[in-house]
Amino acid sequence: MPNYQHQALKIYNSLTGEKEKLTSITPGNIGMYVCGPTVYNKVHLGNCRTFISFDLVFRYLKYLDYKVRYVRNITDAGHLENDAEEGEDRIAKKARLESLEPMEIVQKYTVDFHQILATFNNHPPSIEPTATGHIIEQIEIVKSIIDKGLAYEFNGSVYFDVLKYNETEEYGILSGRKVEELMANTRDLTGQSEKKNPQDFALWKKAEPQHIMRWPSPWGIGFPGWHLECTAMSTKYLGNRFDIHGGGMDLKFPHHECEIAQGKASTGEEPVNFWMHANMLTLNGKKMAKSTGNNILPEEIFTGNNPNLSKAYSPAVARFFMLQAHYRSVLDFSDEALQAAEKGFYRLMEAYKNISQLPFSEQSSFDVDAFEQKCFDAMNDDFNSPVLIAHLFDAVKLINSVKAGKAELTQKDATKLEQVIGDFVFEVMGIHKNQSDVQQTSTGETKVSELVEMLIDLRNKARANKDFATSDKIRNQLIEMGIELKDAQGKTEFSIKS
RNA sequence: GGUCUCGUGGCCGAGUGGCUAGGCAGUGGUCUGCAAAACCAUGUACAGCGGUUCGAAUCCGCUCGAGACCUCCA
Repeated sequence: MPNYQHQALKIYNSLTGEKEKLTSITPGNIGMYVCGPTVYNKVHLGNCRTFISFDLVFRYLKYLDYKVRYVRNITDAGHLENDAEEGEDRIAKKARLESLEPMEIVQKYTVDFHQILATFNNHPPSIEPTATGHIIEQIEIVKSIIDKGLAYEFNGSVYFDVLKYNETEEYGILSGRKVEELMANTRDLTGQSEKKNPQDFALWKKAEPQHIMRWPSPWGIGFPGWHLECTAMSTKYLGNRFDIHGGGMDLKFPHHECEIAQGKASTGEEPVNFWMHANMLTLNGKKMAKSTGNNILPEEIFTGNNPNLSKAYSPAVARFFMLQAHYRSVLDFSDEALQAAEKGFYRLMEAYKNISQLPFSEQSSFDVDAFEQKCFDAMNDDFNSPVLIAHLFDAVKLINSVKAGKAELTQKDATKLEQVIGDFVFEVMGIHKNQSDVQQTSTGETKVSELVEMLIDLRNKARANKDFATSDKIRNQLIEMGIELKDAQGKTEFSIKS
């Protein structure tokens, strides 16, 4: 029997503001769309948090034995830097700054995006469509919205008529905004003369002569509006109505609001059952953002080359750090917090590694089945990874107690425990196994292990002779290299720390 | 200015009407040649002020503080 039939997953739905039991449209199948990045710059750690959050969702849904189709777009069409009529699109601007073709920019930063997410051990999505690959689909949607009378053309551009839409539907349903309030609070942007009303948003924009990314359309040469690509690609691959749509909190308004309006206007259907929004990663208490420069790059974490960092951290540690907070909470990044996460992480990994060497007993003083269900329960409660991690540390305590002879596990339970912890840590949380292994296993590292074993042997001989000067010298010099010796039950163990 | 969210012990961070969250750091102990690790023990925590309740960190109101969105952003 598939796991989803006996595990009741609840997801916080941004649309209703409540945790709701997940019921998929097609039994056993989930369609999930997540807004991807605009590839005009390197991804920063804040971007990564969102994609790691949805990777957790993707992984857990798969662990529940759902067949998941996960679609995440690449925005490679240039969009304007603000909602004004004039202006340069951000990809074209970056191309000018780097003296490259726009598509070279797109390629360069798409590759960067993939590499970084792979380093964090994210699964690739099932389909990763690009905006420029779906111009025809986008034009078709614009046509259908015009046919419904909910969009109008002006001077080669097409705008969505929010007021007209709001007569029969509710614009602002997702973000809790009212059109009247929006009208009253609109910032006075210049150059919005083409729109009937400031809330209207572009479905298609006329390309200025200097605009490099341009396509022919029934309304002339232009390019699609930013909100449109997600509607086009989500409906193409997941249908007019699908299960889950995710994205960063900052996309809730206006982007996702506009997607709902476009979807409803063109198909008449409510496009999404569950809206999920991942919260921001902050640095110095402020949202990380490319535009303000308040951000930190993943590679800076891995090298430690950033003024905010005292040392380098592995991708697995950074991922673990993020999963220690719930995806809907703001998480503040700091070196101190990362260090604390690292220590806990290695303690967890050390315990996991020790399970296979535990002494077995006739009876168990720990209910492994109940433990497994607690892990499921944590994840079933809106993907509560911090609670899952708290449970894992209960198991760490148990393992260490068994090792110390203060608790008992049968062989069967030890095997089961190893499987459960392994599943949740590596499959669900997506911790990269090789990065988490304190004692590395590659060839070079094996030689290191052999060398360390030899030194341990020498040291123990010195200790047996009460030559503590020699034994301490060996231990102290090894710790300086990051190799830590631990004397336990007459046997010396070691761990290599990065 | 408008809308919304949040304020938890030295730090990070769950929980959300009564039952120890967890991690890191600290303190005492066990073990050890000494360490380390591990185990055991250990914290006047829920921004402030009122209110509801037998009982509130948890619900309501106000005050203060922080953040997000309202313009491209994960």
